[in-house]
Amino acid sequence: MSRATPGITQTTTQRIVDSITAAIVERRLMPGTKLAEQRLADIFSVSRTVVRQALNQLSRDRLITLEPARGAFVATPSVEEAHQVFELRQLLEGAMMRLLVERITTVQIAELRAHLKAEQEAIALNHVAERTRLLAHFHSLLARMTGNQVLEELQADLLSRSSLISLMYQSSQSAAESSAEHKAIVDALERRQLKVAVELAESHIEQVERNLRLDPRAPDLAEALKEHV
Amino acid sequence: MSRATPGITQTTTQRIVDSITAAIVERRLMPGTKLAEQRLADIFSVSRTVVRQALNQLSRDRLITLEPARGAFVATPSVEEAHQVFELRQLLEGAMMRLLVERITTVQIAELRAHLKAEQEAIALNHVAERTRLLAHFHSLLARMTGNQVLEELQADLLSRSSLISLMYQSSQSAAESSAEHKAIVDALERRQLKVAVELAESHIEQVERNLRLDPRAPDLAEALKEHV
DNA sequence: GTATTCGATTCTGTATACAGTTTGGCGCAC
DNA sequence: GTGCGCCAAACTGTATACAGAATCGAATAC
Repeated sequence: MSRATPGITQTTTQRIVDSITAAIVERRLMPGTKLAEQRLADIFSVSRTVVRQALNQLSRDRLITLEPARGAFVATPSVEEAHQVFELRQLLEGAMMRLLVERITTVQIAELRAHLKAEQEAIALNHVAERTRLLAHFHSLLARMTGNQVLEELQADLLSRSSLISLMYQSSQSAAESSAEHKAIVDALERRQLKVAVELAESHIEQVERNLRLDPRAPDLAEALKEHV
Repeated sequence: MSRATPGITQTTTQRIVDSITAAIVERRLMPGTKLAEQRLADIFSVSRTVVRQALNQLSRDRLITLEPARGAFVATPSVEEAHQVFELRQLLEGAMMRLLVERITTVQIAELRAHLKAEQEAIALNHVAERTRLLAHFHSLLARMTGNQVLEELQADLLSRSSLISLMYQSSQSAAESSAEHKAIVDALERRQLKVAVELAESHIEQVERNLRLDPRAPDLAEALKEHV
């Protein structure tokens, strides 16, 4: 999931990073959870040294926050940060369309169509985890198909952050609707309709953000307290 | 220079990261130079533990590469990577113009004009180091003025990578020309001319890239050997 | 004179040890 | 009964120690 130094980096540290990343993205570790170094060291049967390296990487990815002398916690992205991530994604994916309309090959279009099929199957079968994974992976695919690896790595970062955000601010989005928007984007790409593709890509991200429960008036604390009145 | 965890992160590790980053960007450490852990530890009077943390961060920023069991080396970005970084910057800065045309305030315009003045002074006085710094900082300013911190951090990463790239593939660009292009961009922003601003921003990055000695046929080794014939 | 192999040295990767800080709870004062 | 302060346990930050890999040079074979 998380990018690594280009090449075959399957070091112990990376294994731990991937494991924790997966745990966060798959909601097994909730935002705010403390990640104590010794406990992780015991779990993975390594020393704290290695765990600390992994935690440092995760903190660079903004999946956890490191508080000095207090430890590591699963990140709790603010509403503001969430908005900024999606704003950036909107800019970026819009811009990606320009590259793709020029560069995308028929083979790649076919690959996207295969992906769309997989999406729709997962939706039909109600495989929630798989369908979530695929809906995100569509955006990875688009990035990869630009042939720009730097862009691809950036997109991977933004996607894991988005994933954390959407599990914090529970999304009310219909998967079917999302997949339909994906299909429309592929159609536009195939027909090399630049303006349409840009428009669709941008409004898709906007839609994703709009479907989050991002209530700017209610910080988490206040919302949590409301329950107890 | 290098971004840190948001807030007041002035830890020992960060101090070392900043120091090495500066050394690379200011050409005191040439690409390919080996960074031995113990030597750095002695220089900074810390243990290898801390140095290793710093090297890990630098490797995430792509300023150095970590080769397993071999150590850390100042990165030598390939021609391909250089192209990808600039392609991404082109997309991104073009997209930033859209935000800025809508959002930028008269105060911010004034700040940009002050910056332009500083640029031109450094050029007139032939302060090479300062002028290089300012020409890059212009792009930081633009990113900051979007008000999007995620975007700002991304831009900081791309700029340090660009810096490394332009010192590897020596640039033949005239500073005066660059500064003139900056001015044109500010003018367009002030007049809220979206299309003009996008056009200028993109062609500016294209220009920067075009002025690098990116010779796709000559890998570094061959070029280096030519000298000895 | 050139190439190859072996060994000593150096360096990285990981574990462990230690010091300083934070945290949570108990007791004491009010 | 409530609030404050102090102490012990737990945890983080850093240094050190140790094992294994890579590097470099010398010696040997051709």
